Amino acid sequence: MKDIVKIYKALSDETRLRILNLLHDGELCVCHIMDILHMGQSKVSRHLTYLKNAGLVHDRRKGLWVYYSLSKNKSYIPMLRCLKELRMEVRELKVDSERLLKMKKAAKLSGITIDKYLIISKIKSNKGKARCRC
Amino acid sequence: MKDIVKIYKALSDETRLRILNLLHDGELCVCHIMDILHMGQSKVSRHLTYLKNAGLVHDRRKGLWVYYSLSKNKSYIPMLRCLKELRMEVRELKVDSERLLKMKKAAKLSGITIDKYLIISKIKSNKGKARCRC
DNA sequence: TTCATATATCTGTTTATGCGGATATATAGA
DNA sequence: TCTATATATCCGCATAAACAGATATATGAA
Repeated sequence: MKDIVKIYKALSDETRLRILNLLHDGELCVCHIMDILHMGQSKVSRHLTYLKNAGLVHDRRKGLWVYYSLSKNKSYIPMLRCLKELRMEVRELKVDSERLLKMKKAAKLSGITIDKYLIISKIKSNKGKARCRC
Repeated sequence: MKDIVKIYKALSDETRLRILNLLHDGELCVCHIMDILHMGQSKVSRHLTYLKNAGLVHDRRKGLWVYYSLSKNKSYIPMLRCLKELRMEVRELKVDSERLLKMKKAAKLSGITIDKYLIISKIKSNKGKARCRC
């Protein structure tokens, strides 16, 4: 029961619902999420930690970046499936998904990964330096 | 989105999950719930109000008693269906459901409604006076 | 080793929420 | 009307959790 409540608590926050919605389409690193949701690093990281503690997501470090993906543990599937059904009904989630899709398409068009695409965008907008370590 | 978060917030509390679980089997009045869950009146009423504000339950007054039932609004069905799937997995919910079923069966065996059964139980245990106003 | 970057965690503040006990309200019987 | 009962709400307190900004940690390049 404690676990169930923990899962519902994890789902009862707008930021976390938006993050989970993005992760339904595959793993993402923290900076992707920050970029798509226009949120600060501290906020995104905090909520990802919350989701990890609830067992809903899994993380994997690769160099400097940490990638998050939905946990495969089947006991959470009912709740996550419910969430997926919401995407088409909830405008905010739809908008986020579309923004992610657009980014993925643009990357594909340039023949690069979404990771590289993000780095290039950052360099262009001067948010990052020219040194790439990914 | 606000509404969705509100619903998940409503689901992220043990007491409220237990109440919703009972209501899956039909409407109940506040005192039934207090009796089955062994909880105080203030607590049960507070959580029912919370559920009502989230739109998950509906109330109907009949005399002194107020009956609560699951809201029929179909937009909540996905989440409530998820919850129903949990009953068989979560021991606490299973126990509650069985206690309710036992009470219903005992009432039926005596050829009375569960409402009357509850009143008689109270009188027997001296928790109520002999005056019945229901 | 030193520095820059990505991420995680800490800090102080604010808000939400849980609780039990007390009180208020609504209804029905005497 | 007065009283008892069922329910709702209020009160004070304790804990959880959200936030932004600051700081700490981990990693990779120079």
